Amino acid sequence: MAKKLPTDFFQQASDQLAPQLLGATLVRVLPSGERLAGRIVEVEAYLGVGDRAAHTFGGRRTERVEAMYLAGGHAYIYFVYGMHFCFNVVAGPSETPQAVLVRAIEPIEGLKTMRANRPAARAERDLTNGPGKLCQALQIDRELNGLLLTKSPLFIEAPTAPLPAASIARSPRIGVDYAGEAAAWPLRFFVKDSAFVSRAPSVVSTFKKLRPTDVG
DNA sequence: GTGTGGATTATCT
DNA sequence: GATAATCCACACC
Repeated sequence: MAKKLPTDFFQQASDQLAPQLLGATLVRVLPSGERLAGRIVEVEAYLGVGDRAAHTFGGRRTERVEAMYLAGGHAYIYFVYGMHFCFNVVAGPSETPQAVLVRAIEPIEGLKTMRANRPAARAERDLTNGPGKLCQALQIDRELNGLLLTKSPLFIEAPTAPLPAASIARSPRIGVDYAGEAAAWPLRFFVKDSAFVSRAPSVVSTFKKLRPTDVG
């Protein structure tokens, strides 16, 4: 039986914590007792007050971002684009408002329920290959915001074996073009060969253009 | 496979 | 009134 990551583990900077969450298992226990779970394959670090892409840039402190000021190991869940929820793991000590956004997981348990929750999904990877999609699949919403991940129906289990550094890739974060220099910071971490990440690394599409045209 | 535009509303200015 | 840490359908290659 896998072990929950303890609160202590989350008391480190978000960019340190983020790659260590790859390979771990995100678990959601429904009110019915059913377990929905997936392996974390893509995350992004948001550094806090000095990071223009972060909701807490400049020390901003509003009702919405209050959970980011909690100690590491709490959940920060917010609503965007009038439609979607995104799930973050708060990092570092309290009053240092930084977090790790979980962007994609590989479904492991409860696939049938996930499909019911995500009628638009065609392929299996469409169930959870995006921050809004995985929240829909795992029934993660406002109700879980601010909860401590070690003591709630939402938690993270340690990887059975640590992921080798060579299988981790990084890139700039997605959807933060408005953030000036911070938009280019390589704070997105993902499992290099996973088919379950939200989008393939850009080099892959470059290869396509370089591919020779078919010859008879 | 890629690219574009529309959906839809809590939150903040 | 504008914005947003996104997703989906559709057109086209």
